[in-house]
Amino acid sequence: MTVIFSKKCEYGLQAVLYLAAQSKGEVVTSDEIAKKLNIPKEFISKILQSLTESGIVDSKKGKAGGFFLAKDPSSIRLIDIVAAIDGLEMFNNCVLGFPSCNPDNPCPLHSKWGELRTKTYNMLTDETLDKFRESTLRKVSNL
Amino acid sequence: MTVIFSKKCEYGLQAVLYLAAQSKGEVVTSDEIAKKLNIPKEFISKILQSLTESGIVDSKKGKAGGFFLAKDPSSIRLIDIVAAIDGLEMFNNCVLGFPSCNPDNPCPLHSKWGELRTKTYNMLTDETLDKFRESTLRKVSNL
DNA sequence: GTTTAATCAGACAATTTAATCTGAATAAAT
DNA sequence: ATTTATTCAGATTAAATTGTCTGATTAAAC
Repeated sequence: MTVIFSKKCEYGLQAVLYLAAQSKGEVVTSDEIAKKLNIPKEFISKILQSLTESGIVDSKKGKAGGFFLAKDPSSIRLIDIVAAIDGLEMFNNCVLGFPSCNPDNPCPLHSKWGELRTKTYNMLTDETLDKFRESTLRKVSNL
Repeated sequence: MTVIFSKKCEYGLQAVLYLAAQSKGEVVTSDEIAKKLNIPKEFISKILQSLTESGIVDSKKGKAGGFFLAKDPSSIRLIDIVAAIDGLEMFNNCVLGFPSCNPDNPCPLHSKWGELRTKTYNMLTDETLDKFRESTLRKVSNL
């Protein structure tokens, strides 16, 4: 089991962080990302393609092609990547799996989990990619 | 996607909360649990069997048999059920999926997620089943 | 003892998620 | 133009999770 994101989303987040850590205008191949981050090549390729459709990354085809961020790192939030890959249902659904869990008909964990969920959401919303450049570089160089 | 637990774990938590909400000594069939909680009968049956092996619930075989808690509700914590079904890896693994993420080699979210993870863990550790009887009964009667 | 209603055990099927394969399209370099 | 290195598209496979089926075992009730 993963922690809270699907494997696809974990890989997507890693890859986007990697792109954000490059110097501006740099184009990176899916092959390089796959090798640096130990992600199956075709898998990360697919994920980056879908993030291209979502407008988060952009791509250059043909020789010397590759991927790069579609916008400035300071205007991409972690939640944008999560929303594009896993969707935001995890922030609406009941942690115990009860249908229609809401303040009027709460599950036993509703309010306690609600707080943590909000904090998690805020963490992913507050942080934009530009904040992660150094920490990403440091992490990637130690994989 | 589920929120943080597998479907199996969600069902297991629901079922154990349901058992805890019964009056002491009451035996409940997997059939009743399946109907009340809208869980596939054979699936919840399997889950309860595994929780029996884990020593969280106990069972009575044969006619008039069924399931009941193996210990006093006040000595069963939510984390015990999670540990028995999903395991505790989600509290050790990196939220971004990086291998060997630790304070000496942290991922960009390491400390921020660490706080939330600890709070989540504490929530599941602090709460014992006896605290949930009324809220469970209320929820189950509104499904 | 026979019937009945339950857990239990293990195989099986379906669905979802993760990963791979094949080849077409694209564009730079020669 | 040809070669080369890339994204892109779609099919396919593999693995994990979720859900179902069949029948054995158990024990209460008759």
